[in-house]
Amino acid sequence: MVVARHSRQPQPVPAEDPRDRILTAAGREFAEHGYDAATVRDICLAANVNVAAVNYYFGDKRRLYVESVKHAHQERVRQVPLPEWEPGTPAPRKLHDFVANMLERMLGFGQPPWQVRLMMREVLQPTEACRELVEDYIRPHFDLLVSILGELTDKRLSEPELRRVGMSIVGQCFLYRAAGEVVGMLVPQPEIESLHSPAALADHVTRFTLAALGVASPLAPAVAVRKDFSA
Amino acid sequence: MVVARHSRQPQPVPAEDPRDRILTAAGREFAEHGYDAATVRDICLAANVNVAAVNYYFGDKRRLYVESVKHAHQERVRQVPLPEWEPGTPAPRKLHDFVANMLERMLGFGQPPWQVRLMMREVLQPTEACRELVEDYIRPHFDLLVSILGELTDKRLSEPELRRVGMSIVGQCFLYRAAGEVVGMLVPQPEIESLHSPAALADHVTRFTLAALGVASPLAPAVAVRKDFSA
DNA sequence: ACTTGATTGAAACACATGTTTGAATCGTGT
DNA sequence: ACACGATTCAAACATGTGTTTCAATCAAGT
Repeated sequence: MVVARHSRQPQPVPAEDPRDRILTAAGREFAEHGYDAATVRDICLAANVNVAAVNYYFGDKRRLYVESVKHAHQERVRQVPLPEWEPGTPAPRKLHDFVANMLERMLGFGQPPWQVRLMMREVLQPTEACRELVEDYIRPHFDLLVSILGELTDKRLSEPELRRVGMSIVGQCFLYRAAGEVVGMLVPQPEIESLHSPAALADHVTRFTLAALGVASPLAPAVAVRKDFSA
Repeated sequence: MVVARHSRQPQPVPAEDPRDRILTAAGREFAEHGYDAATVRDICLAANVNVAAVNYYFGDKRRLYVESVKHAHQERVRQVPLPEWEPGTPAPRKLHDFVANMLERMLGFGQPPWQVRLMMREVLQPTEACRELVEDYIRPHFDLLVSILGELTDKRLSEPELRRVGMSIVGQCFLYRAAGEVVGMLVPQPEIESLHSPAALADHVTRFTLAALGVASPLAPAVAVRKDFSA
């Protein structure tokens, strides 16, 4: 579509040196519209900079994109550090904190910040910037999750199995981030606000996982099972 | 990027009447490259049709896109009907079949067909074609899943809770479809082939869910719980 | 003040792309 | 054979976009 691109009003980036202005303006535009649909002109307009500047500082659009992704996720790493716990914190508590943290990062505060949206694009449709993103940002988080699960199950599951369970957890959260609009169509609005808020979801995902692992009681204990084991 | 778009070799669509040729060629191109990056010239080249034909039959690119999405998912609905079971099939079996079916549809046969990729784009970044897609294709599947879960838990969970559990199931599958490349970076290759194949995943997701609901035994029964209840 | 290198600015360039045009061609009914 | 509407075609058009150019400007360093 070559049409009305001009209704957009990219909000200008304030001060700092031009290179950084371009970087954050580019991040915002790429996050919002994707690589192809974002235009160098809009980026420069938002950065309050001449079009030639992107060539001067970055060479071309492609390299600007890669740099802006790096810049964004470095920013993000600084903003949201890995959660830490004092020794002795029970593993289920750690899991809940981790899930809540991840959901807050993915969905939190109304609209998630543009950095997250930009990273999400890389996850959904990886480019050359993806590998670095995974190694620096995603893998540490995932490793932490796996270690929590290891602690939780206390050697009773193999590392590969723990990873698979980790994926089950991430997947549950990821759906709401990536397919949020469709979820909103499938679930009545009031239900979204009560049962699918970040906090409520964190409770649900944690509970679901703990129950599946056998660390907490099941969501809907089967009558037969109850009869077998309880008074 | 305005560069080397010409290395692409869109495979030509054979016979039928021109309108259908354009429709499927467009579906393929849109699925592969997305709306913006797909060009009507490439589409027409693949459809073996003059560029003016898209204007003649569809008006413009936008309307062609919408029609191609509809066409694709109608095709898909015809190809992969909802699973059905004869009365008396146990609910856990139904759940497993459903999950296996969904995963097969999402991941199956090496590369999933372009129809699925096109629909996935709508889910991740909805356009006007999305609502129809949800109502005609996604909601029936989701409703079926919820009804299986209802049967499985036998009135012990509310409808909203069932929907939330349904999302947990879909999310687990969805992750592999939407973020497959990142999953591949986080998990060693041989592990992917053994533990994350569609079939193995179907087993895992079903087991995980049944355990969480309390219909099957937990993945890693806690020692304390085992001591309390078993011999 | 002068020089020099870095940076900025307005304009131009090259070309890809959605769209339109108007003539040529085809198919069909008379 | 003719006519007429539907369809196809090559070419052109208008515009958006990444990139380049080159002169103007700025900021030290001497």
